Amino acid sequence: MAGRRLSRSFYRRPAVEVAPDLLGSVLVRVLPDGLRLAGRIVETEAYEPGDPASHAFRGKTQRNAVMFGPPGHLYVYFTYGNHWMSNVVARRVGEPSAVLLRALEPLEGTAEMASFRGRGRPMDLCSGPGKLCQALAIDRRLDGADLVRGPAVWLEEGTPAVPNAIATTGRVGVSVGVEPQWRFLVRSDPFVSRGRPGPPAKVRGWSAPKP
DNA sequence: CGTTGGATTGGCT
DNA sequence: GCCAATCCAACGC
Repeated sequence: MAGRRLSRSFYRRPAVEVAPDLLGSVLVRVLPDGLRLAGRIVETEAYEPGDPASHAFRGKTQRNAVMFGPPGHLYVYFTYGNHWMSNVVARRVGEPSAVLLRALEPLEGTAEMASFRGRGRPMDLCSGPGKLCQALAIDRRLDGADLVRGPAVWLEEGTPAVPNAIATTGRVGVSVGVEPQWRFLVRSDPFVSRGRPGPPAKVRGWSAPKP
């Protein structure tokens, strides 16, 4: 069953709404030779306008320019000397906002993913933002790719996570903007990333029981 | 033009 | 659990 692509209007919302709604949808990558790779999104993070943890916080640069453009495009950047990261642009032109794709459950093309990753255990293929880019051959060439109309990468409707299966935590690896609970993950999913040390995930829509 | 540090990972203790 | 690797964009001089 070929899923429907997510529409432009899906992305034209605050990243904090797009990020949890992406859980359960499917990232599809088609290589130049036609090979199809796919995975179900199980972990995301939101970055919003005015957010000190966002690459766009200090204004537009060559690197982050895609974040300032129209929604539904892929923002790909390089960090830590080795790793590409992929994000989905949200909101509107001039409102820099994005959702970092942090982990996938591999669905299609797992043998090729293992080859690109240099390791084969399913949980090691896409369980981190750098890992999933390596597994799906995402790099600078896909920076700015149109997820609604482009041929190489897009998102399809999947089975959305039910609300009380979504947990939230602070974002991983950021030194500012640590307060907001803008990391969203499917609770107890084995394919999520290593994550951050510290307070445990909260279940969305539930409050901790009083001691 | 030199410096700084990063939306991480993999390997080792 | 802890830490080094590794390169480049951003920024200051």
